[in-house]
Amino acid sequence: MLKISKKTDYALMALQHIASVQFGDVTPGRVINTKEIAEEYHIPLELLAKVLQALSKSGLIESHNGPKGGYLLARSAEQITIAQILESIEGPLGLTDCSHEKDGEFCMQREHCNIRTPLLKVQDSIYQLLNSMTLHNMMGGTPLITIQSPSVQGVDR
Amino acid sequence: MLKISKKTDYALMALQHIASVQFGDVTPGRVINTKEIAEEYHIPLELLAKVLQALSKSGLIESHNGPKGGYLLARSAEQITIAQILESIEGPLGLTDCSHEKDGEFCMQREHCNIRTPLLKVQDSIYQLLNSMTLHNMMGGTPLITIQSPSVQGVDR
DNA sequence: GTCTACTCCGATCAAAGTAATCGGAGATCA
DNA sequence: TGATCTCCGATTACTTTGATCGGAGTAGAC
Repeated sequence: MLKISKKTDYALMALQHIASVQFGDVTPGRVINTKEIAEEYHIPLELLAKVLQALSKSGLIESHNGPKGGYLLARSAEQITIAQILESIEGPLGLTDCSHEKDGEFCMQREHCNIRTPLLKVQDSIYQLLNSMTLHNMMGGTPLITIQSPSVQGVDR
Repeated sequence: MLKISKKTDYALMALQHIASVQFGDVTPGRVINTKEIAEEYHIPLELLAKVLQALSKSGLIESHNGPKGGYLLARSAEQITIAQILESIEGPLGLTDCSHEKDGEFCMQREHCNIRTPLLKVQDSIYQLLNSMTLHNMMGGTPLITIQSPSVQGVDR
């Protein structure tokens, strides 16, 4: 399935919203609070709060306490990539467990494994894709983005 | 995380093994049974059986009953892509649930959703990547594959 | 200075998906 | 006919994810 979790969905929606308000034309620089986002997109408030906490902890957004408080992007929308958002919520991304094995851990199949190398290449390619797309790309107008279809070349093609 | 399940791991290993025996130099055309693969790669026998059943059901391999029975690729290794294998085991792949909504189903966030379009593009790109890599590419020699880094272009880049 | 509204954080519970197991039926070949 | 294999459905345990709760700390309003 390769699905991303709902939390990640919520994170993407929230960040997109924050970015579009913060850098929009109507009320630029306005601070956004959790409740506003939750109501706008029909997301459970408490769960969204946890998601925003995680984003804040990993430095993508900064929080402001007290009344009239809320969240702001910690850096510009151009400097926030989808890969960063994903990793903030779901941890290091990888198709396989063996792609981030620590010392001592060991995959039983490892020494006989015939698919590790090609999978790592695919994984790397997906990572580059996610890392080349920024929050800013996701915002605004209709054409949004154009993706060149990536290609994989076999040894004898 | 974007992880693939262990079942899919097993499927990839099994298919790679079958392909390399079936089209290898030592015993070309030999039929491979479940036990052989399970022992070779230390996979639980019963679980692997289920995986192979699924692959057989979706037409990637064909089964031969009785003694000396086992599995063979249903078509050549060049014609089996990673995307097909993944979908056989995990069902239709998609980053988001809303990418394969049936009639009647409905995502609460849908009409306010600001990330649907860009996510579908990313998803499409990943799909093309997985679909362009075949079982044959995964076999054999060391260089295996070369992946051109995919690029995403924003509206104003 | 107190009160209120908000973020922050840890702990917990329920639901869903995945991994693994079991038992038996049917097919093929010796 | 019997042994060996695939096939298939049902079931159990486990891990991850989704969602909820309660309380602590902080900044601004009065």
